[in-house]
This record gives sequence, structure tokens and C-alpha cells, in this order.
Amino acid sequence: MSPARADRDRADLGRLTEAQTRTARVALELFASHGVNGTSLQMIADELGVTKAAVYHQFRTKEAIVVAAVEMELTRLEAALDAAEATGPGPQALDALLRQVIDLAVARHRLVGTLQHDPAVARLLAEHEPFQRFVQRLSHALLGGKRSIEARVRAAMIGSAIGGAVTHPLVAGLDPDVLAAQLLRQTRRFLDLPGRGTGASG
Amino acid sequence: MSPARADRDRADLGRLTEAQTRTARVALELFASHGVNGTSLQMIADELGVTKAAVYHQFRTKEAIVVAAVEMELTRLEAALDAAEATGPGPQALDALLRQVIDLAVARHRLVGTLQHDPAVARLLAEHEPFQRFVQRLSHALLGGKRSIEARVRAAMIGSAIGGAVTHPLVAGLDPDVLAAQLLRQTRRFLDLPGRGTGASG
DNA sequence: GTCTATAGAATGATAGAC
DNA sequence: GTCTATCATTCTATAGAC
Repeated sequence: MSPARADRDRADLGRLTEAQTRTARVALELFASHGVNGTSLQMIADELGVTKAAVYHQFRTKEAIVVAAVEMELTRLEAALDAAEATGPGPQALDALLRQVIDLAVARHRLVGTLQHDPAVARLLAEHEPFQRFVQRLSHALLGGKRSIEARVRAAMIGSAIGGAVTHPLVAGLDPDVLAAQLLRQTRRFLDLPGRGTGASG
Repeated sequence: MSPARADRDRADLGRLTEAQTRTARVALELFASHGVNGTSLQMIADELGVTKAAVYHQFRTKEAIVVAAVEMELTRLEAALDAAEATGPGPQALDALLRQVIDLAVARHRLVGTLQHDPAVARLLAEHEPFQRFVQRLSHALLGGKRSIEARVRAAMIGSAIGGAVTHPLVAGLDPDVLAAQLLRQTRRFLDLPGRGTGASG
């Protein structure tokens, strides 16, 4: 398999070159540790083992790196969101979506905090149209057609609960599968979802 | 009432001068908007209407400002924590603690994200002893003596749910009292707490 | 307690050689 | 695609006058 082909198969975004993907990946790791504003291009370059100029050859600005990194991560959720919308509103679609959101949150727990709470990312989500649409879609899917105050507060709580729990010190030592199973169970309970199967995450 | 006396009564920390309190207050507001790393001393000085040098007269380093700002905010929770520990483990102590945590989170919702998720603040909480103790106490009180995996996941979820919900776009327009009442109700439900009274926040 | 002025380092970003 | 070298700007922090 050619490197280009391998990139196509594994890359998070088809329109990124292999070098760009590598750059966005290490940038995202650094963002998770130090925040976007706490991560300089020098740090990214050092981590890649190249100079700043080389990084600027991949992306014209630092903001472009942030956009690529966030897109890379959100793309993982899009398939789940597509499926949920296709199945339409209802407990089954919501349950399937939650299962995938939880698995993703557990698997990518180091990055969740940055995506949900970093001020620089928040600005991006608010300004970039594609991101706006994505956030809208996710909220809509989580609400499942409901609009009551109770439903909105519940949706807000559950989104934050999942995102925040995976990085919480209290669950730091837990096995990822156990954590995912527990999160799914508690989430179902909280949302009055019947719950199906064992709740295993695989 | 003399200015010094007014400061004593209203200040969040007795050992801060009036000028220091003002500085920490505007700094915290800026931290909430731009993150700690995204807030420069120039921005703080501009907001205060003075020069950087004047700010450096109040605090020797930027970190000292962050420490003071975080202390100021956490102090608000200490009384509630003291009471919870005095009452000892149990549903009543936990319920009272949650009620105060929720009211505080709603009232100070713009700052909650910074305190819970800003990388610079997280570093501080991990390194400064008094902060470590505080976080330990809060976790312990939320667990209420339990140590099971289920209890730990629940505690992690509820802490993040409250903190994250108050800043969530989905509840942006809600009346603070309504939001607090809903949060308390949902939290009690999630934790299997009996719930008492109306859930009103006053 | 505030100011002007500045030191010294780091930042994002660019030009041009290889 | 990577390098060296550099630019203008900003950053934290300090010195010293008022």
C-alpha cells in the first residue's frame, strides 16, 4: 500500500496531506496539555522535530492549524450524527448516538476538554459556519425533538457530564471499557432511556 | 462605613487590599472570556484604566494574580464545604451541599468554565497545596463516603454536569432561578436523593 | 499608587537559499 | 519540504521619577 493510499484510508480528512495531518495531530495533543493559547508554533515545531518555517509551509496561520485539528476530531462524530438523523427522532436513535458519543469521549478523553471548553476553540465554533451547523445538529439530536426547559437542561447536563467525566480525577484509573459502560448506563438512567443489551462498549 | 471596613465586609479574602481585590476581580472576568493564557497584563491594566506597572505594584507576577483570583472564587464554596463536613456523610449533608454548589454555579456561571477547565488553572490546582486539599475535600463530600465505581462515575458526571450546564448554549436564555431549580431537581433525581421542599434556590 | 521608559525573551509570520 | 535569518509585535517584568 502506497503512503498516499495509507493516508487516505487512515486520515481524518481527505483534503489534508500526510504532513498536514501529522502536524494537526501533534498540535491537538499540545492543545490538550497547554490549551490553544498556551501552545506556540515553536512548541509544535519542536514536537515535530522541524523548524517553525516548516510548519508554516503546511499551514499559513496558527488559526488554520486549530481549524484543521478541530475538524479532524469533529469528523469522528459526524458519521454517528448522520445515522442518528437518518433514524429520526426517538429513543433508539438517541441511544445509538449516545453510545457512540460516549465511546468517542472515552477513547479521546485527553482532547475532550479542549474541544468543549478552550476559549480559542469556542471562538472558532462560534465563527466558522461548518462548525456552527455541526453544533446545532448535535444539540438537536440530543434534544430528540423536545423543547421543554426540562429537556434543554437535561441535554446541557448530559453533554457536559459525559465530556467532563472522562477527564475527571475520580475516574482516572478506571478501565476505559468499564468507564464507557458505566457512563452509558448512567446516561440512560438520567434520560429515562430503557437501555438495551449489556451496555458494553465494543 | 469606611472604605477599609466596606472592603473587609465584602472582600472575598481578608488579606487582599482593596486595589488587589479589584485587580483580581477584573482579571477573573478577562480569564473567563479569553482564558488565562489569552489574557495579558496589558489587558488587565487597560480594563482597570491604569498601566502595567501599576498592576505589578499590586501583584509581583501574573501567576500571583491567577492564584488570588482562583482563591477569591473558591472561598465562596468553602463555607458550604465546611457545613457539609460538619453534618457528616449522608443524604441531607449532600443535598445541602449540592444546593449551594448549584446556586453558586448559576450565579457565577461565566467563571465556572475557567475554574474547571483552564489549563493554567488546572496546573495551579495540581501544584498549590491549599487548592489540592480543597479539591480533595470537595470530591470526598460529593462521594459521601462511597467508593464504588458507580459512585465515582456518578460524582464525576454530576460535577461536570452542573459546571458545564450553566454555560451551555441550550440554557443561555433561562431565568437563573428556574435554571437553578431545574438543576437541583435533575441532580437529585440522578443521585437518587429524595428531594425536599420546592427546589427553589433562595 | 501611578507614571514613563525599557530590558530581554518569546510570539506569529515572511523571505529566500538549498 | 526544510533550513537560516529576520521582521514587527507582544509578552512578562523591572527601574526609577513623581
